[in-house]
Amino acid sequence: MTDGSAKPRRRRKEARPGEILEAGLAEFTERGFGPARMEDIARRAGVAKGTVFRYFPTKEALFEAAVQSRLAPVLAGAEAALADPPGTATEMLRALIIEAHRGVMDSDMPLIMRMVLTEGPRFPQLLEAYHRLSMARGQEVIQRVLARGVAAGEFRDSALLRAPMLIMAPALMAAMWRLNFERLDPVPRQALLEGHLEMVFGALASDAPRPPAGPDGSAAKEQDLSPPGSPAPRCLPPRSSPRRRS
Amino acid sequence: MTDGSAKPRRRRKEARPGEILEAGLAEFTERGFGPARMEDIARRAGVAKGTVFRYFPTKEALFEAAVQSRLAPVLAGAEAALADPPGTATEMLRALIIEAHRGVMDSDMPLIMRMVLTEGPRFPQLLEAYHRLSMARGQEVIQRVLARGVAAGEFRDSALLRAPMLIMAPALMAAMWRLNFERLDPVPRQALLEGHLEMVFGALASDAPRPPAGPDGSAAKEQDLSPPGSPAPRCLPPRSSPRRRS
DNA sequence: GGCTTTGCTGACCCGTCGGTCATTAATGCT
DNA sequence: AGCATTAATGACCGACGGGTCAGCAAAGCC
Repeated sequence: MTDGSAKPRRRRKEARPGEILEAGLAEFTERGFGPARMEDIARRAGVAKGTVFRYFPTKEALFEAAVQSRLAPVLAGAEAALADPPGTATEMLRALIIEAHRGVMDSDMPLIMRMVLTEGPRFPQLLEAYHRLSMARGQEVIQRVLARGVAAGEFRDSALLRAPMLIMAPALMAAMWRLNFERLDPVPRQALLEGHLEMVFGALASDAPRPPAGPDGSAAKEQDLSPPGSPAPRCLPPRSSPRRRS
Repeated sequence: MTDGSAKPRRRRKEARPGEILEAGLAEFTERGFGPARMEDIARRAGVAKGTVFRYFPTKEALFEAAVQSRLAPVLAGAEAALADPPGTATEMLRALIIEAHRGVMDSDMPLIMRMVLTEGPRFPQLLEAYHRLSMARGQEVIQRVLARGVAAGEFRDSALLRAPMLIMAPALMAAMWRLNFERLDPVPRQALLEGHLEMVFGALASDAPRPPAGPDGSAAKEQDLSPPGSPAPRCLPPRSSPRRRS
């Protein structure tokens, strides 16, 4: 090592932002927003601490940019899915579900999701972006397929049409479970996918029986989950003395 | 009010821990572990900062104790549910699901859940406790009911038997959705519950049709979600330089 | 009332970390 | 080469907050 090969101190204005974004995302997903340290992010990006602040004014800004950088591709994928491909609605829905399971098990999507849900209260606009790009998008795609299936007589009228999020629920659960309980209690991937398909198509099949009524003979519809006039009680009392939010 | 009602500085060794626990839980659920400040917790409990440390040695200890204090009652509820009540398996499962929705929409259970998932990596033993008391317990109850239904000929053999978490998934999704997206896009409570029941009983009904096969005629079973030999690739590279964990 | 015990207080200590800026040196221009 | 420009550096600053402790006063005892 005649020359200082360790720290050549290169100037690469173009490449920096991307590298820092990536390093930031890695630290944030590993530690969460609070515990992640700017200096670690800098080191991971192969850069000094001050350099990070040249490209992103604050830690918050870096966080939002990092998450957004992973949200953008989702939009592209969703757009593709929105274009109606050939095939029956049943085939499409089946493919959609299988694809969702693959995404949940093989990509870092759950990490992004957890981070957004975790830091949601602190970054409302990020929550909004995530909702728009992932959740609403997913619901829209599903709804489109369902409508098509109903029109074609493949699916019957079902409450699922009014709550498409139900169709995403098992994938979301798989994501959360994998992130938190995998080592205690592994996700039964095959059974999960099979059961997911059974549930969805069991509910949608035009020749399926209606779900059972309650013991009193009332349908689920009449179940009074929450009386219209009474909002759910607050879970915990509001703070007594308001303080500054950082 | 002859005595100094403003700051009497009472000594109440018995009542303190509970009050501090409650105050801590409130602050932690509102702000998360990191941002919550010990001094705020103390003020909320009507006590000086130092007093908190008399009962709990560290912030971490308080956090764990606070969450545990809410986990304990869950166990009691689960025990009750485990005792087989009368009625058909169908009725029981239906009641279980309706009860789950009520719990998710009306209690602070989702807040506890979010906190555990959020701080999971930092508090592995809390994750384990939550898994044991809530998730595993829920699965056990469901599995018991399913087994009973199968034995009675009410339910057919289904992949749900091998992935009972599927039956909890919609409630979990409702919880997360409500916590994060309620104001952007309210949870359709009625449709959610109805759809949930349709899905579950659609999959379990002994006279329901089998789910559709793929375009190539293969059943879901053959779908190769993840080749046995290849573990899912790491989502992000591990940290290069290990640092202390607080 | 006088003394002891001890629950309780809050000013203080100090490590940590987001953010700054004077300095350094790589690059571009002539 | 010499100069100007500016990306990059890392020592430094200041706020913040977890945790401490010497002292205070309420309860108990005589």
